[in-house]
Order: sequence, then C-alpha cells, then structure tokens
Amino acid sequence: MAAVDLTTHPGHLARRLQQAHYLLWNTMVSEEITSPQFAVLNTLVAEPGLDQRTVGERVGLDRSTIAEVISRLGRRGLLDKVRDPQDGRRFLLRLTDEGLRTHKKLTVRTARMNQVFLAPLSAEEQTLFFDLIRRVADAAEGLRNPAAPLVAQP
Amino acid sequence: MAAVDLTTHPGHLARRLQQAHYLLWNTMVSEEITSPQFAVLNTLVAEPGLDQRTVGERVGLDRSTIAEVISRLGRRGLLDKVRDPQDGRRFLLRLTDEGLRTHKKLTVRTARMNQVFLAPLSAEEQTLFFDLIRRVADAAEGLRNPAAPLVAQP
DNA sequence: CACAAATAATCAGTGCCCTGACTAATCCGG
DNA sequence: CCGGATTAGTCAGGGCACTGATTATTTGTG
Repeated sequence: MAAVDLTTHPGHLARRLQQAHYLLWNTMVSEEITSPQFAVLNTLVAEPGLDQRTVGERVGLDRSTIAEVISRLGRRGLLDKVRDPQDGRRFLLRLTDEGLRTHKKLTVRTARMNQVFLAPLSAEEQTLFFDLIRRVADAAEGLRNPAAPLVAQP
Repeated sequence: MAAVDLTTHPGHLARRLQQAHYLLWNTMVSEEITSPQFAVLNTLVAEPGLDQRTVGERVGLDRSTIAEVISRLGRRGLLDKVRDPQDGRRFLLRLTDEGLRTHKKLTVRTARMNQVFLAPLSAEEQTLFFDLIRRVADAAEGLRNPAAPLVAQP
C-alpha cells in the first residue's frame, strides 16, 4: 500500500542519470581518471596556481572531497602542490606536463562521450536539458546559504 | 589554454544536480534515512518478500551496493531478512512495522521536498525535465547490455 | 602588540557506488 | 544422478560526497 512512483522523483532520476554517465565515462573516456578528477584538471588548465579551496568551489566539491581528489592526482603525478609563500595556510596547485597531456587527451574523448550520451535528444532538447537541470541545481544550491536576498520578500 | 566549459557537460551537471538533491533531502526529509534507503523501503512496500537482487534491480543498485544498504536498514530494524526455503541462495526481504511507519512518514516529507526542489520549473517544464532525463538515462543504460536489438541494423 | 575571530587544510566517521574475485546453492544436460 | 554452468550473496578494494572536530596560520581589533 501507498508506495510511490520513483520515476517521478527527481532525486531518483538524478542518481540514475549520474550512474549512466559514470558507466559511459568508464568505457569511453578513462578507467583511471574519473569525471570529477577531470573537472579539477580542467579548472587548473584555465587557472593555474589556484588554491585547493577555490578549485573545490569551481568544480562544486567540499573541502574534504577536494582534498582526496587532489591527493590522488598528486600521487599520479598530474599536479604539483606548493605552499603559498604569501599565505602559509594555502597550497597552490599547478598541473605537471603529464597533467596537461592527460587533460588534452581526455578533452577529446569527453567530447565524444558527451555526444553519445546526449544522442537521444535533439539539439533543442539538449539546450533545454542543460537549462532545466542548471536552474534546478542552482536554485537548490541557493537555499544552502540564505545569502543576501536581492529583493525584499514582503 | 584549451580548458572546456563544464556547464555544458551533462556529467558535471548530473553530479551537481544530485548534490543539490542530497542537500535538500538532508534538511527537509531525514538525516538518518537516505534517498536510496527510502527507495528500497518503497520497493518493499510495493512488493513485500522480494529478494535482494531484485530489489537492487528495481531501484538501480548493483549487488554490492544493495547489500550494504539492506544491511544498514536491517541494523536499524526497518526490515527482516530470511532465507528463501524454496531457494537457499536467496534472502527474502520484508519491512517491519517500524519500517512501514518510517516509509509512511518519509513519503509525506519527500513529496514536500520534491515540490521545493522543482519549484523553479513550471508544470510543463517539470514534465519535460523528467522526460529528458529519463530518456538520456535509459539510453545510456541500454548501451550497457547490448541485448537483443529489436531492429536489425544494416 | 596581543589575543580573538576567521580561514585553509586535515582527519575521523558514515554512506553511496562500482568492479573483480570468491563461496554456496541450484539447475541442467548427458 | 552427477558434474559443469548459472545464479545469489559476500568480500576486498578504490573512489566520491558529506559533516563535525582539530590544527595551523593569518587577520583584525582593542
């Protein structure tokens, strides 16, 4: 009695979507480098010398998780970590040559994978897909920190 | 150079969407019972006496993960596990009264949470949101097991 | 200047998620 | 009826994700 239909639950759908993506990534992109790891590499290609916390902010990972991911990338020799001489709390991150090469290689494969992943949708639907997901995710994230409400609510 | 825009990567978006959902679930539904745990409870409300593997299939979890989730629910006294007398490999699962009560309570809260989560979208957009995600997830899952192609590809 | 508040990173603990290797039970063809 | 294939579940191992507590450094104020 009273069981609900999970296919109308966005959380369930989100989990399934991510699982599907994980699977495809593993077969089409890399078994060593994961999608969050690629996101970190990508961020450091765009902005070399960022500190750990900021990288986490860019890719959407909390302080603990980003530390683990970076430690793995460091162990694989894809990035270097040095204390910020200006601020002894920070570590500054920079890709190694190997890290840059890896990013380049995976960028190509990732693009291919995205095409396959989104193939079931038409071009307009793909745009909509991005837009809808982004709006929902952004809104939920906004609830996290009440922040300064731009408009006063009566 | 050559960094890509992660906001056009479905995998990145899917991860962010799930994180946002996790957050909202934690604050609006339960800090003890997780969304996958609720999915298992829900499946057993609909079909009491299912075996572990089938429950995993229903909610989209592999044999290892479903075993962990079920072990946690068992420890909390929300379900019972008994050997199938007909097939000694299987365990049959059934909610306890406490499990049923928990499911009922969370069903209400989950519905409220889904409303908040989807609030940024209009009714038509919500329908589209489900449809697009489902199609992408289903297609990717289909790539997993080649299965029997219904139509011959020339 | 000194001390409290804030900040960057780590650590411990919990839970989800997968693969690959293994055990135990059942099924099926000879 | 018996031995090989299949199937349900476990276990080891790696990675992602969060919270709460702790440590080290910096900042900001009296």
